[in-house]
Amino acid sequence: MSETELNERAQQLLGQLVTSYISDGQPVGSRTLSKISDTELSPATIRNVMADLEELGLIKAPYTSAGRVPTVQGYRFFIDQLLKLKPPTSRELKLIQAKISGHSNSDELLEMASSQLSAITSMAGAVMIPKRELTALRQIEFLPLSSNRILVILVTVDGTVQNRVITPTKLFKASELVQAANYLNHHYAGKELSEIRDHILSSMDETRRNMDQMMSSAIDMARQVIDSSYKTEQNMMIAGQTNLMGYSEMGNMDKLRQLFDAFSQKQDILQLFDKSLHAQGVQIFIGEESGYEVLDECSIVTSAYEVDGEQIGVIGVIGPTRMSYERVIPIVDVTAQLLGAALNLRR
Amino acid sequence: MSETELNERAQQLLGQLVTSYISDGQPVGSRTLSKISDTELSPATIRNVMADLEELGLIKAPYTSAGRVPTVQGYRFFIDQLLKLKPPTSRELKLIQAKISGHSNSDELLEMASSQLSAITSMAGAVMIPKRELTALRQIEFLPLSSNRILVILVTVDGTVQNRVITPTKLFKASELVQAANYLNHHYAGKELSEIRDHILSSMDETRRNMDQMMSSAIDMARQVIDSSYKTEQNMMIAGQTNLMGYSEMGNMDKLRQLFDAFSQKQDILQLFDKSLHAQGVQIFIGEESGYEVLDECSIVTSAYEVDGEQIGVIGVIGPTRMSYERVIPIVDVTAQLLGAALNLRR
DNA sequence: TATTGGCACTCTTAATCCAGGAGTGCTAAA
DNA sequence: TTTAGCACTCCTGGATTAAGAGTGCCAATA
Repeated sequence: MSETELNERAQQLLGQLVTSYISDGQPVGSRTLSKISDTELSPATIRNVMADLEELGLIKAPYTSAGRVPTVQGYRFFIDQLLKLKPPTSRELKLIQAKISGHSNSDELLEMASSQLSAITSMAGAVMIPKRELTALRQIEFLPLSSNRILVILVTVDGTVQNRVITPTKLFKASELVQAANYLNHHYAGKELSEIRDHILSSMDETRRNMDQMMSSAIDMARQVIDSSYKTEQNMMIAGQTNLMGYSEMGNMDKLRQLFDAFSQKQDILQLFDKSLHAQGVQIFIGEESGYEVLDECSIVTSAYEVDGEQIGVIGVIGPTRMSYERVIPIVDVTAQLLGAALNLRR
Repeated sequence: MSETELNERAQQLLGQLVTSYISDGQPVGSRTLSKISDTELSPATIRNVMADLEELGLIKAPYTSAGRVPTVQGYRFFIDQLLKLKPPTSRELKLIQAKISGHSNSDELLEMASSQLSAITSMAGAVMIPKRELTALRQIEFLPLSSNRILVILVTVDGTVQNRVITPTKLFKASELVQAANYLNHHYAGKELSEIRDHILSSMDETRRNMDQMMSSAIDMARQVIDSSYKTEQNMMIAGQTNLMGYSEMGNMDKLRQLFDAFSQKQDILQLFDKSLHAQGVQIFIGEESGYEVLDECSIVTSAYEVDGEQIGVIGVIGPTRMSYERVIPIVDVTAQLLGAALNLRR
């Protein structure tokens, strides 16, 4: 058995080892594995197999003579080759459905998805907020706040409202603001934000020569708001962080603190989620695979959700490496689908 | 020395004991106290005094023969009678000033105040978001989203924008919505939200008889939005929670989890902050004084901030009982003042 | 040739013990 | 009233130990 191939039996034992470790959290030894396993093998035989698995880097012993624990590669093999997914129970489905439907505001919708993910899995749930550029403009309004400050309100077709105070270079009369808003609404309503932005940028010279300075300056304000909407677009919400405090493998306070800090920074998690934005189906990052040191004792299960046939955001769950993948993966999957469907209705 | 009065010397020693415990976190014994103290007293004498202080319930020994630690009553006496406040350093002042000025949006302002409090004190910072009812309406707008859903946008004089989707009982034409908005803006712009709400409610019968049904229904929408703004009004933001993970007295993961849960619920903390809304100056809740079990190893230092002569919100910090009150109290105090001043400018 | 029992060995864990130290309360002396 | 002395308590950290779990290897077995 010196080949690098894994025969049937070894695979089966690996699967049982991982399953056992996931459910108990204890390193599993040859004796227990022999009891669990259907195959009637003696501990001694199993020891041989385990030695092979260790040599292949799929499992390792935390110390000289404890049982074995899956390595990242071990989890990876388990998930890719051995895992039998367990569809969500109808009770779980109902919970998700109930929370997701009946919320008109799309931000609320996302929040519900996230908190529901965390509640069902007992881990941390997260959603990446959709890229705004992919949503179309419904209406833009200018409201004067004071002589030199203007509140710009941007309503998109998905019902979200963004607002921003701008200090324009030029002073506007109230009537000019109405006029500018009318112009912009007339020309751009129904167009996607990215499209509008591109158009504004490209039409700089050409069209503006034919415009009075007032209008040109108004268009510039619109661009500013869309740009700032780009910047804040990439955001996320995380729910149920405290669930992670219940896991013994998160006992290290320092490490946990760094993790929580990463949650409030959002930066890194966001980048990670972004990788799943254009991927098909459920993505899984096990331990170090994520590439972020704070996450190296966690696994992240993500899935993009799509609206109008386009993947516009990502949801996911963050928990200890030792999580019940068979349950979590389908839950994330179905939640992404339901969320996408719900968002579609709001268009 | 069996009287219940505290003589000068005992008070001084209590003060030094508390100070020492706050800075070191170690129970302080007669020997160390004798060294620290200016008064040239032998440990034996100090032991007698400490015995008295213990009898009065101001200090206690964590176990039979360790040093003494202040009780809640001890801290209370210390803060009320002995504490010499340390004004913020000019560096700290500058930090607060810098963060608070230069943020137009009042929500951003609050967030900055909270995060700055947490950064300077290395504890958790919190702000209660102002009661909206106390701010005046600038403008209201209705935007049709679909045939039966209307987006209502409420702009208040402080520059905040609230929006809400409403499903009205009656179908409106676009022109009717404009008409309704004009009416409301004309009658109510500049009035406080609470006033508007009261007026709408009281004028129910009287005025409406003279209105067409359309307008009456529009006014009803306005009321709905103001009402919902009331509900969400009582909210808060908390920054720097993870700072608390650095304190050894927060080592108990279960307890800490409950605390963090309380932070995300916000419920309890909010109620506590609310108590300070109508109080003068800085309020301090030591340990169990707060009345919430999760907070019984924490102290909370709060101060209301005022806009236009009225106290509309509360800021504060949450940290271990053993905190540097002499530093924290002035910092909270001055931040509240600066925040109030900054908000005043935005009116 | 693959499987198994046996066995010595390693390493963790929990319990126990022990010495040192810190601090107290009390008593008697200054 | 203050202080020194002293016996006593209790925590802490380190060392030791026994039990237990599990391994790797070897020789016997089917």
